Amino acid sequence: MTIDLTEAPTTSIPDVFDPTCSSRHALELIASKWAMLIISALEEGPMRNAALMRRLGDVSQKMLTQTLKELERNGLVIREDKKTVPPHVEYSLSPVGRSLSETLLVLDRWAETHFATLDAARERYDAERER
Amino acid sequence: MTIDLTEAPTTSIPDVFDPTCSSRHALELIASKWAMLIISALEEGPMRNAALMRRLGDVSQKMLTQTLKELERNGLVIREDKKTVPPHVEYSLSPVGRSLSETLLVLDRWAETHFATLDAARERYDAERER
DNA sequence: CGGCATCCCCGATGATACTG
DNA sequence: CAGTATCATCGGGGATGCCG
Repeated sequence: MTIDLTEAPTTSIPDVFDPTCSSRHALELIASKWAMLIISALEEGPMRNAALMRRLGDVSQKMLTQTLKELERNGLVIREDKKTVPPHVEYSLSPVGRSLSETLLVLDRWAETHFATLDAARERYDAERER
Repeated sequence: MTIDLTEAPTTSIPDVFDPTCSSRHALELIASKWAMLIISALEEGPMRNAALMRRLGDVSQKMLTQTLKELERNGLVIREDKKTVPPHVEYSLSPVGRSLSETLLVLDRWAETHFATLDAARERYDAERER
């Protein structure tokens, strides 16, 4: 007999601050450079391997495949192999993935809005120390 | 003569997908296991080192200090050393940090809401392969 | 109490070349 | 075109001990 996490006891409220709660795992999945960007990219619509590489700009083939696989494993991304030759594989967001992408887009916009502030702060901080 | 990024040319729109845009840097700053949690934690109010350790549960002293320093460097976190003995150092969110924490809390809630779905997908995925 | 310094290890990430 | 395999590396991250 095994414990089915999908109907885990509600004895404790899901809490990302609880290291044993698998919501932490969900968070760490996102807390990866490429995962965030890939999901954001796929929000624009289904994409193929090559298209994703171009969109992300500087991801290696290896990391792209690896991250996509991990996202697919967790049900955030759907992989569709059209089984043609030459190969044609399309990646798209699952419903859960789409619910996540909305939040991530807010994050993207935050970064695009405030990066200058961060840059300035960093410069000030560094200048202050190296004296 | 150096280039001042704080008034960088507006020839291009800030784009997280542009590897050369420092908004990418901002994003990667967040894309770290502890940075996200620390900022979320500080949203609850100023905290001391020990309190943060307790709140996060399983962070090492080293990573906590290190991440806090990085966040301070980028102007997201404010470090106030009360210069007493024994030491009393308080960390709090800067205005920019607070603007970020709002988004991150949405992310936290997303994780706490959907982690079961991810768990289930992962289990299915793994079961399907090891046959 | 906070936190720096040091040692050390492993996994994340990348570059390159090869395959169906 | 998509993906795997292999090798090399670099830095994240933990453990420990010392300091103001």
